Amino acid sequence: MELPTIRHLECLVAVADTLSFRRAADRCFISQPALSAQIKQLETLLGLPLFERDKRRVLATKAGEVVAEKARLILADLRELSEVGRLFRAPLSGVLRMGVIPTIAPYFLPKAVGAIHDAFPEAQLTLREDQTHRLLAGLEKGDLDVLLLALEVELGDLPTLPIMEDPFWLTVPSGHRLAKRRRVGLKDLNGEQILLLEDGHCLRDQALEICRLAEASELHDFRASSLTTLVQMVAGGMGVTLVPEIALEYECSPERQLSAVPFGGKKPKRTIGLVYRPSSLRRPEFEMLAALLRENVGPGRS
Amino acid sequence: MELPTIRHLECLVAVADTLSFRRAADRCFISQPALSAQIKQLETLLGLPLFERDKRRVLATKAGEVVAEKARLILADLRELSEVGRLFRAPLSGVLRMGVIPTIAPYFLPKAVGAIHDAFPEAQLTLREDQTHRLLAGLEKGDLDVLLLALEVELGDLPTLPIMEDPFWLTVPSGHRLAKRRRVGLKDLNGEQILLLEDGHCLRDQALEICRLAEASELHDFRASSLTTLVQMVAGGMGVTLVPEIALEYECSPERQLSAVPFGGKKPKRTIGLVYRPSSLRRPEFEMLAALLRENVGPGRS
DNA sequence: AGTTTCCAATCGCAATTTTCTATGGGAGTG
DNA sequence: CACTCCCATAGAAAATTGCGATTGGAAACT
Repeated sequence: MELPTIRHLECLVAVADTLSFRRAADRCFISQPALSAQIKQLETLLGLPLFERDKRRVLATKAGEVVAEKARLILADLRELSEVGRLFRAPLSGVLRMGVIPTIAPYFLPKAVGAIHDAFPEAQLTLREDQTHRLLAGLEKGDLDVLLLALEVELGDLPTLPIMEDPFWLTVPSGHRLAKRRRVGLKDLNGEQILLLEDGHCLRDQALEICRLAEASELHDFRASSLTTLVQMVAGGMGVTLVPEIALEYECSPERQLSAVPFGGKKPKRTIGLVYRPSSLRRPEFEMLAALLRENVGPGRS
Repeated sequence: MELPTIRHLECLVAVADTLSFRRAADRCFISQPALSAQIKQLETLLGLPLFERDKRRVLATKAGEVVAEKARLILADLRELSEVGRLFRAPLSGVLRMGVIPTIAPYFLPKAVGAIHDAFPEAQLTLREDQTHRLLAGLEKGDLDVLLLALEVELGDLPTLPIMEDPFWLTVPSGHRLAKRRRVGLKDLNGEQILLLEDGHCLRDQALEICRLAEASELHDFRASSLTTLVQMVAGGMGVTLVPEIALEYECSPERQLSAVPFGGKKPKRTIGLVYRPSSLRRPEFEMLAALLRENVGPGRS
């Protein structure tokens, strides 16, 4: 039984991605006939057509799509394997592609990036800011190496490394009935109009859950696209909201007519941590990274 | 960035398995110098030594082990990919390596294998009988394609296809106080000595859990290695046990001085089903297989 | 001690595979 | 109808891979 070669898979994926033999050939840095030959070989090997050449456009067959999908995974694994040398020689050197959610990135990264750069000068950090579900897709596909998320979301069996807990603070307009309180409880939220982020943010889902527990209600038709917008709406008196502690000093300064009040008792919170692929060989690196971040971003609030 | 080739990985795995360049070369059907060259290339590519050649024996370095492990996974994925042609042309033809646990195999397989053979004459079924944890390891490594297990065990995120529920029956010696009952409940077990299988059988763990609920106690120092042994011990009057329904007609015939009584109310049971790798491309086949088994083994008890 | 045996590394040459350039033909485009 | 774009084919060139022969070192046997 003959196995396909790596080049077969590379060519296959290139054609599946570009739907063009010529562009695929360019991407593989080989001539177009060479690529045609590879695809043909692979089709012979598998005993099926992978693409319909329609004299006009190229279309992947069902089998082509399935095989290309699998091939992408294999290639990602292989790339990871080929990086193992760097991992053993110098942990956390080289490119590290990290995905971060928008409700963590602006508050957490300034300190984090600095700490990483100081501790691992060899590391080349590439950041992508996006919502949890898209980051997870990127991680799965191998486009990203590690994610920085709120670990409360459903992660399947992805391994996680918690870094810190991040309690939510209730943020209200300065003149609000709760503005002067030292502590609030969930019951205090009863009847409040709570402003939330737009769909897709995990922070929105967590806050919604808290609303449910507190019997507070969401203010509809007012979904903010960022925490900054959100607190501005609160300052404008449209309602109250929940702000993660790491965002407080940036978003809720008193001069903005805002007061932030911590929760007493059972504090609602999120857990910030790293997420990576279970098959990743870089787990030791990620553990070092998590340890570093735990030390350097925890005691950040005054 | 250069990627390793398939052959690199095959050679690496062969050497890691055999710890001998010569035997590895034989296994790869190439000459020893060719294999040496491959390993050397790979070491250059990764930038680290994978094996310590000790002039006497070959020893894998830490990196070598890690890389070989990953390589095995990649090769397994690749083999799966290369079988996709068969999958698309003729589902369930070719070799299907199935793992089955000992408390299912003898009772379930006779009907199942017949049904599979009738419905898919092209299928070449290879069976391995072993305990759950070893089967899972084999599935993970790619030695097995699909498992037939009791789905109550911890399976991580492995996908499952339930086939049938298999209630437990209480099996007692003919003269036992419960022998003539039409139904028993968990409370009836209170105070009974329950005989169990030896460690490692998932059926043992499930029965133990039931003991716990029923406040029955396990009879120590008497762990049977098979259900057959177990019921013989029951027939000998050493205690009672739980027998899965599918095993009843084989194990608990009345002439053996045994009575089997079903549970009433909330019946303790196990669920028999298929388990496969999440990355498997053969899911459609497994679904067909599960459907077939559901139809053909369910209404089997008289 | 001497000899045999076993193992892996090296070298040069041969076989195979891969890729390239050149070319052809179909199908849209202006 | 000329032009362009695209994929397939063909034959030659280049690269890769593999083999046999050989070397050198370390144990095992005589």
